[in-house]
Amino acid sequence: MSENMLAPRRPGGHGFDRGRPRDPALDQVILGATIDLLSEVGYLRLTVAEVARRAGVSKPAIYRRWAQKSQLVVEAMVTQMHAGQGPETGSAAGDLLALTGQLIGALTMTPLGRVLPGLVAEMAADPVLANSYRTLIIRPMQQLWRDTIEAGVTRGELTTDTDVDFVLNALAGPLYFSLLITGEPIAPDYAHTAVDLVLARYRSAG
Amino acid sequence: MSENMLAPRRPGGHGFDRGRPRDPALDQVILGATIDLLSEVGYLRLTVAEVARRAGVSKPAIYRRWAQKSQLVVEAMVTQMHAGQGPETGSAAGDLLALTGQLIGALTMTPLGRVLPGLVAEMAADPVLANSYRTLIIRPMQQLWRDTIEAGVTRGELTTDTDVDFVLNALAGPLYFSLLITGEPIAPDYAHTAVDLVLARYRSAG
Amino acid sequence: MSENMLAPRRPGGHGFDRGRPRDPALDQVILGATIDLLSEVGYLRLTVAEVARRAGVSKPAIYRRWAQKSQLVVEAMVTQMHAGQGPETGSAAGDLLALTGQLIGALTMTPLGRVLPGLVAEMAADPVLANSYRTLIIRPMQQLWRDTIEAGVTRGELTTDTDVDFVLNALAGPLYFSLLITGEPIAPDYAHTAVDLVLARYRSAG
Amino acid sequence: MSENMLAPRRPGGHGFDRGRPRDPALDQVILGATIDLLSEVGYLRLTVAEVARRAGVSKPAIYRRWAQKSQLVVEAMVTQMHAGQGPETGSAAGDLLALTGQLIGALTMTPLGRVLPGLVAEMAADPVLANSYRTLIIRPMQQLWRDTIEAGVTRGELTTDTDVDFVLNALAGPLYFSLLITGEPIAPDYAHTAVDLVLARYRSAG
DNA sequence: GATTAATCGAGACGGTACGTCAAGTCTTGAT
DNA sequence: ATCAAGACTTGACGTACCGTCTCGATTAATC
Repeated sequence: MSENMLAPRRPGGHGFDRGRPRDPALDQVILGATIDLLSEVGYLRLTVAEVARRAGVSKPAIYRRWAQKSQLVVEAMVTQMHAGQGPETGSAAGDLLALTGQLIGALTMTPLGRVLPGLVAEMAADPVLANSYRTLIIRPMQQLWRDTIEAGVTRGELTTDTDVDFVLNALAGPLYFSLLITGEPIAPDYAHTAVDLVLARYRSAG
Repeated sequence: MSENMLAPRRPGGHGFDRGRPRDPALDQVILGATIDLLSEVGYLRLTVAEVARRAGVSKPAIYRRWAQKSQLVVEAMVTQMHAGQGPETGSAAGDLLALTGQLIGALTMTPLGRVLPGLVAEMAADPVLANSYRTLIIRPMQQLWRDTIEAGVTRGELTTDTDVDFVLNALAGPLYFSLLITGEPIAPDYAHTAVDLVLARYRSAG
Repeated sequence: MSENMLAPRRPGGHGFDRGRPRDPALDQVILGATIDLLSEVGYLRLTVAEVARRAGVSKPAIYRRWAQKSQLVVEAMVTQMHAGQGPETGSAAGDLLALTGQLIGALTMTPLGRVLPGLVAEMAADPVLANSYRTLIIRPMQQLWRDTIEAGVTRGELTTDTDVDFVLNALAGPLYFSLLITGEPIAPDYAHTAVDLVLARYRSAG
Repeated sequence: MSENMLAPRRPGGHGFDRGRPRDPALDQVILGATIDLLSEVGYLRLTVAEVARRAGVSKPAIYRRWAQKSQLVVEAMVTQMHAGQGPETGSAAGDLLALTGQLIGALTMTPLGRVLPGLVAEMAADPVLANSYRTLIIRPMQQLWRDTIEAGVTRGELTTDTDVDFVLNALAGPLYFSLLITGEPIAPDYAHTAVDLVLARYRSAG
C-alpha cells in the first residue's frame, strides 16, 4: 500500500538530505494554484503547464512532487478537506443530518464538485490514483460515517442489524448521482428526507 | 432542445434528401466498432482513428456524423440500451426489484460500466454532450422508474406522499456511487436491501 | 500524344451520342469561374469545390470534363490566350519587340502570372499535365517566335547562324525568372534592352 | 525585415539563454533528412511526418523550429548553397562562364532542381516564405554576379553602360525558364553561347 | 411513346496530410 | 539535489482538399 500512496515524492533512494533541499513553500503555492485553476476550468481543462505558470514555478518542480496531474489534483483536494469532525448532536438522527449536510456543502460549495468528474475518469484508468483518492479522501469520510452510525447502534437508537455500509451508501450515493450523472440540483430537503428514509427502516423500536 | 441534440449530424438546412445519402450501414459499422473498442480499452484510450480503422471507414466519415469523440460514444451507448421494458410483476416491490436488477446488469455486464467514468468527465466539460446523454439515456430510464413508482401509488401499494424522484435516486444513486467513486463491488443483496428500505418508509398502510 | 492531351474528356467508349448530352454552356461557366477564382486566390488556394460553387455546378460536372484540378486550370488559361497573331512590323527588330511586349502583357496583366507558380509545381509532379501545358500554351508561343526569327533570317536581317531556340529563351527566360523567382518587377525598358542585346550579336552585317 | 526572416524560430522574447537549449544536432539531422527526402520525392510529396520519422525526431520538434513545411524546405536548401566563391579566372568572360556553369550545376546536380517547382508555388502564396527564399538564396547569388560583372567594368573589359541586373537576368533567366517551364534540357554549350551574347553587346571596345 | 443511357446537383466517401495540443521526461546553467 | 526555463517524445486531436461514387431527377436520342 505504501507504494501506492501519493504523498510527496521523496528524492532518489540514496540518502534523504543531500543536495539542495526542496523549497517547502512551493508545495503550498502549487497546491493553491491548482485549486484556483480547478475551480475555474475543471479538471479536464486544467493543464500542468498553466498551474506552473500561475504558481511561478517550473513544470519539473511539480512533477518532482507528484507523479501525475491527477495526483497533484487529489492532493490539492485533500488540503480542502477540513479535518472532518464527527458531529456530536446527541442523537443519531441529528448526527446523520449533520454529516449529510456537510457532504452537500463539500460537493456544492468547494471545488470538489468541479473536480470530481475528471477524477472519476482518471481513477477508472489509473488504479494507483484510484487508491490514493480512496485512501485519502473517501476512506476517512466513510470512517466518520461508520463511527456515527455505530454510535447510534451502541446508544440503542438504531437496530443492531443496521448495515453500516449500506446506510452510508444510501445517504451519500444519491448526492454523487445527481452531481455526476443527472446534473439535477440537490433538493433543499434532501438531508431530511434521506435521513427519514433510513430511520424509518433502522430506528430501534426500543 | 433540438440544437442540443447530438443524434447524427444532418446535412445543411436546405432540404433533407439531396445529394448522396449517408450510407446507413456505416452508422452501424462505426457504432459497432466503437462499442467493441470501448469494452476493450475504455473511454480514455479509445481513439477515433482506431475506430475508423476497425470500421473500415475514414476519419472524416466519422466526424461527419459526430462532432467529437464523446458524442460518438454517447450515441454508441444509446444503441446498447434495450428499449427498457417496464416490468410487470404485479407488485410495486417486484417491479422495483426488477428495475434495480436491470440497472445492476447494465452497469456491470455491458460496456456501460467501462464507459461511464470517461463520459462523466466529458459531460462536466461539455454541456451539449451532457444534455445529449441525459436526454437519450438518463431521461428514458428515469421515466421507466417514475411510471413504475406511480403505478404503485395508483394501486395503493405506496403512500400518496411518495416522492418519485427521491425514491429513484435512492435506489439508483448508490449503484453509481459504488461504480464511480468507491470502486467497491455491489453487494449481491443490494436490490433487496434497497427496495426494503424504500418500502419501509413508503409502503401504504392500506 | 493524343492520350496525353487534356481537351474535354469524352463519354465512355461505346458510342458517342447516347444519353443526355453535356450542357456545353457549363464548359464556359466553369472555365470562367476558374479564371475568376484564379486571379483572386492563385492556384494553390483554388479549390475545385469553390469553383463548382461559384459556377453553380457540381463537382462531378467538373471532373467529368477535366481529370484534375491542374488540367482544368490549364484549359482555363488556354481560353485566355488570344490566338497569338504573328506581328508584322516589317522588321525583325520590330517583330521581336512586339512579341516581347505581348509576353510581358500576358504575364503581368492576365491571371497567367498568378497561376503559373502553382502550375509549375504540378507540372513537376505530373508529366501528363506538363505535356498538356507545353503542348497547348508553350509550344504555340514558341512557334510564333520561331516563325518570326526565321523570317528575320530569311529576309537577311539576322545572320544565318542564329540559334532560334536560344534567342527565344534569351528573350523570354528573364521574364519568367523575374516572375517566378526574384519577384522583381520587370524593367519598363526590358523589351528594348533585350532585343538590342540579341541584335548586337545576331544582326546580319549585310 | 527581421520579422520576415524565417531562420530558426527563437524562444519568447525574455532572454536568449534560459531553459534547455535546442539541441543543435537536431537542426542538422532534420535538415539532412529534409534534403534527402526532397531529392527522392520532390517538394509536393515530402511530408513533415516522414521527415520526422527519418530524422528520428518528433513532429513538434520540427514545428518548433519552422512554422511550416515550406520554411523548413527553404532552410534546407540554404544549407546546400556552398558559400559561393567568386571565381577568379582573370577575365570577365572567364568569370561569367564559371558562374554560369556553377548555376547549371546547382540546378541540375543538386536537389535544388527537384525542389524549386514546389517552392515557387508556395512562394507565390506566402510572402514571408518568398522573402526568406529571396533573402537567403537569391540575393547572395545575385551579389556574386554583380560583383563579378562590376569587376569586369572596373577592369575595362565591359562597357561602363553595362546594366548589371539585366546581364544577370539574361544569363540566369533562361536556365530557370528551361527548368521550370519548357522542361527542355539545357544545351551543353549554353554557357558559352550566353556569355558570347552578352559580350557581343557589352564588351568594351578598349 | 417507351426505353435507355449519360447528364445534372448535392454531398458522402476513402485517403492523406496538415498543424496543434497536452502529458510527462530530460537538459542546461545557476544556486 | 534543487530551481526556472523550455526542449523533447509520444500520441491523439480535429480539419482540409483531393478525386471518386451514389442518389434521385432530368433530358435527349433511339427504338
